[in-house]
Amino acid sequence: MAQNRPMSTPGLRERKKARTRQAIQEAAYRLIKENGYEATTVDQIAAAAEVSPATFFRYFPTKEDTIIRDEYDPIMVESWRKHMRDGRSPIATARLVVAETLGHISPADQELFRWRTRLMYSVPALRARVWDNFSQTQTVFAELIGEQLGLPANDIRVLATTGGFIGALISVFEYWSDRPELSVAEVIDTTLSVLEQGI
Amino acid sequence: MAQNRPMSTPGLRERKKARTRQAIQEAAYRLIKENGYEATTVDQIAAAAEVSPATFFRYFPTKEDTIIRDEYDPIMVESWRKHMRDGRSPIATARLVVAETLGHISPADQELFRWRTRLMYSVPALRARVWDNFSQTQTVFAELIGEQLGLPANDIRVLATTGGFIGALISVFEYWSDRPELSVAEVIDTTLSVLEQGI
DNA sequence: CATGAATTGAGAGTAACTCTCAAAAGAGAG
DNA sequence: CTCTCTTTTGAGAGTTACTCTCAATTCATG
Repeated sequence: MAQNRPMSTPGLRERKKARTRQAIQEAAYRLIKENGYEATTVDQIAAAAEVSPATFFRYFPTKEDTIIRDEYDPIMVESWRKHMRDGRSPIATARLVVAETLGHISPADQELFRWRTRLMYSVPALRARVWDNFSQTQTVFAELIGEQLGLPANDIRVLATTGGFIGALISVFEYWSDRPELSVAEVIDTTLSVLEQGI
Repeated sequence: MAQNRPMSTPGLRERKKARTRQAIQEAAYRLIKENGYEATTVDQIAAAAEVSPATFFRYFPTKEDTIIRDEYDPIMVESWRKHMRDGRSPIATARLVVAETLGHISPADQELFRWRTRLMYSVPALRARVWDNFSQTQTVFAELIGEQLGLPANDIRVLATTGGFIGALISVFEYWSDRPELSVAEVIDTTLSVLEQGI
């Protein structure tokens, strides 16, 4: 029973795991930046992070996950959950969530985020996972939109709406990833306006 | 110069290629129906079709393509191109295209189509390719919608709109694939109505 | 039928995973 | 501190999708 331990010191074992994970993550970023995604092998990443290939897969289920995974998604979902019953429209809620989360990321992290996003759209293996990645948040959207329309979350009209939402976001993120002069907030703002007034 | 030959008899070589392709396709369908997608190996399919594994890959770039590829997409694109300047709204054009193409497929082919679609949404490797598959038609959508809005096809508002379109279709096809009592036309119809009145 | 071009099979190679098992290392009890 | 119990790790073998090369076969054509 190792449950009763202060949050501040998660124990040596946990700290080591966190360090290993980060070592792998950073090795992946570095090698992929240097040599490209496809030219970088899992074995190389593992070697650079000083773990065995087997251990790599204990931390990242696939090579793709080193690029695809980020900390923003769960934060945005949480923010959405927090605000979805404030009485705002879905569009207004979305605006708020983006401002609250993607709004204040440090410039360095923004750069990293853009690089990762560009990779995601340009490397076939990563591009393949874009829909799945975005659509994991579909359920949360569906809840709110279903409520507002007075329909169950798996009603076809709700699905069409949330699917449309997500599709628009995917397209527009690709647009953003190739245009350094644009901020995420700007792009999402435009998108939401378009969706607001109908297709 | 083997170009000058009547359309009716494409030469032995071409006929043989067509037969080989179909043999592989059918072997793939059969084995995957029997044992499931992941449990079926390319080697098994090749053996069943009586070709070498190398030849399999000469006809299908990946195992996924045996399920994902179909003849409807290019037909729909062609139909879209034919009707897009008839003066109809994008929604009306879409309705027409669906009616004209997916409308009259034989019952047997409809069943096959539904089975393939269900597979595409349930097998991760196939699901991963759904967005890419649908979004190949995004460019054709974008042309018409850009024209109607008086915007270039790569304007962000056009992208948001077409992306929304495609996302809605993806979501709604999954819904359809699990409900044998619904026809494609019905489902698309509902979807288009939703999109028409805005999100 | 002879010659050139396309198609095929065989075989070796690569890279992303998966599984198993034994060694190593932290956690907790006494 | 030491003895267990549990978790984490590395090593190694195995599977599968896919790629490349090369020589043999097969069709097309003059």
